[in-house]
Amino acid sequence: MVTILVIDDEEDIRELLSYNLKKEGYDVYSAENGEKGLALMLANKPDLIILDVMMPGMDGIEVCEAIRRTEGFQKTLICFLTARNEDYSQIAGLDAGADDYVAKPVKPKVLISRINALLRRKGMITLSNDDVKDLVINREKYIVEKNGTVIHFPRKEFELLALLASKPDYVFEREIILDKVWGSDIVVGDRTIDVHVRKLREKIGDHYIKTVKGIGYKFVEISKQNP
Amino acid sequence: MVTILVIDDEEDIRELLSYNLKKEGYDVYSAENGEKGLALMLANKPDLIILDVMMPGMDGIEVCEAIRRTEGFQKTLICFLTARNEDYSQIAGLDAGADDYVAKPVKPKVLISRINALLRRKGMITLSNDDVKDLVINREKYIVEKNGTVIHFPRKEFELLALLASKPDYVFEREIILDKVWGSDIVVGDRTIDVHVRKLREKIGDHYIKTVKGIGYKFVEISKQNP
DNA sequence: GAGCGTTTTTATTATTTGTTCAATTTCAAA
DNA sequence: TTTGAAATTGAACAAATAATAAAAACGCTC
Repeated sequence: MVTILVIDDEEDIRELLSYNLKKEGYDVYSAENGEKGLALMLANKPDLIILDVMMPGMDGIEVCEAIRRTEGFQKTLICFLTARNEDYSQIAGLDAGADDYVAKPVKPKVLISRINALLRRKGMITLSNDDVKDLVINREKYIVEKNGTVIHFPRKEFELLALLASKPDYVFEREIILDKVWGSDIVVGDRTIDVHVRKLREKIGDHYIKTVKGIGYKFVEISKQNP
Repeated sequence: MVTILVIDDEEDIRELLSYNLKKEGYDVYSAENGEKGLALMLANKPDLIILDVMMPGMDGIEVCEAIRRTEGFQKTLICFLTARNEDYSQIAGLDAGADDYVAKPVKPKVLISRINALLRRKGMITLSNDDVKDLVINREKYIVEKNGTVIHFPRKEFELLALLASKPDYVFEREIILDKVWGSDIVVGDRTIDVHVRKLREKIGDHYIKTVKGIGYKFVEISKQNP
């Protein structure tokens, strides 16, 4: 489960983002001002916070600083929402605390891909199917969630899954897999990869990992599969 | 499907390139500045980005650096558009991130052949018919798309197709084919090639691969065929 | 050093891929 | 137009590769 908190004073925006983020499979909370936002943050420990810069009361910068001062949230992802006319360089300067920003008016698709990119940078790979985050790989927490339930993966299996999922649709050759997961110097039998792949498939289902005979394996998103 | 993003502040250029690239069968998006371009990039994951160097706001270099800093786009192909009077060496120095550049004023035909060359370097061979990319061979994903649908090819067939398609109209002698696809040391019967050619024809249609009796085979683009 | 979870190996089976063979057809040179 | 080398084709066969299950080896922690 990936949780996102939206803090914006405009109800329209909150609605728009909330609707679209939920449709993308995220768990969304929203607040209309900084105080309420901070309270919700403490209560729900979001993975990412979307924060409007221009707000009455505490503005986005202040909220951002408050977040960064809060124990346990120094590294929580923050994405600013900025008005179009604000200077790019000025925003860049404010980056002290934020991880990214998106200019208003916000296009949901743009925001979502930015968010996915941010999460990925943090080691979270999320794959959605319909309106559910079907699979969430969280490198920081070393956890894989499938439809909300946590599945335990031993190290090698986790690394293999994370590698394949890091580039959906791309074929990883067996040699490359060995190199990245096992290390170039380690020598293991050729069946070792297969066995690990089987264990992954047992746990997350057969659909995701596809064999490319003679080459290697690739990870495919369910929604993109053609039968 | 091969996707290209054009980032240029001049509307005329965007129109010109967009029109010509679409006619060539590419899927094209365009933006008038760096910010919008980056947003479109995140949303559409282009295979290649055409980037004007001289732009108000973020210039091409900055955009290029931003692209390279973005997770998942470190290896996306970038082609610069440079003003004629800009110093070659200066541009070359800036090459930090770009894969190629084309001098303005841009001649669509020149640009397109440069782009095809770039894509090819990445293992993507695209053949167009009318204004559709009829056949796309993607080595990274190990797939062949025919009119948008993916066809599966086993290793030898894939290699053979990729070889023939790599030089349309060029006749590959049987000996050369054996050498490149099977390896110089491997010895296989003479009929083996024929059988593989037959399988290719079964899958992509008879038109593409033409027999040159006594010599070998060649790949011809449909649009160039005379009936 | 016993016990447990993890990782690797081994052996077997299943599946896919690649090759050969032989009958038939095509094609270009005579 | 004939003719024979060359190519096509379908089917049978062989080889390569992967899936699977079960067991052995490893490396922790207690």
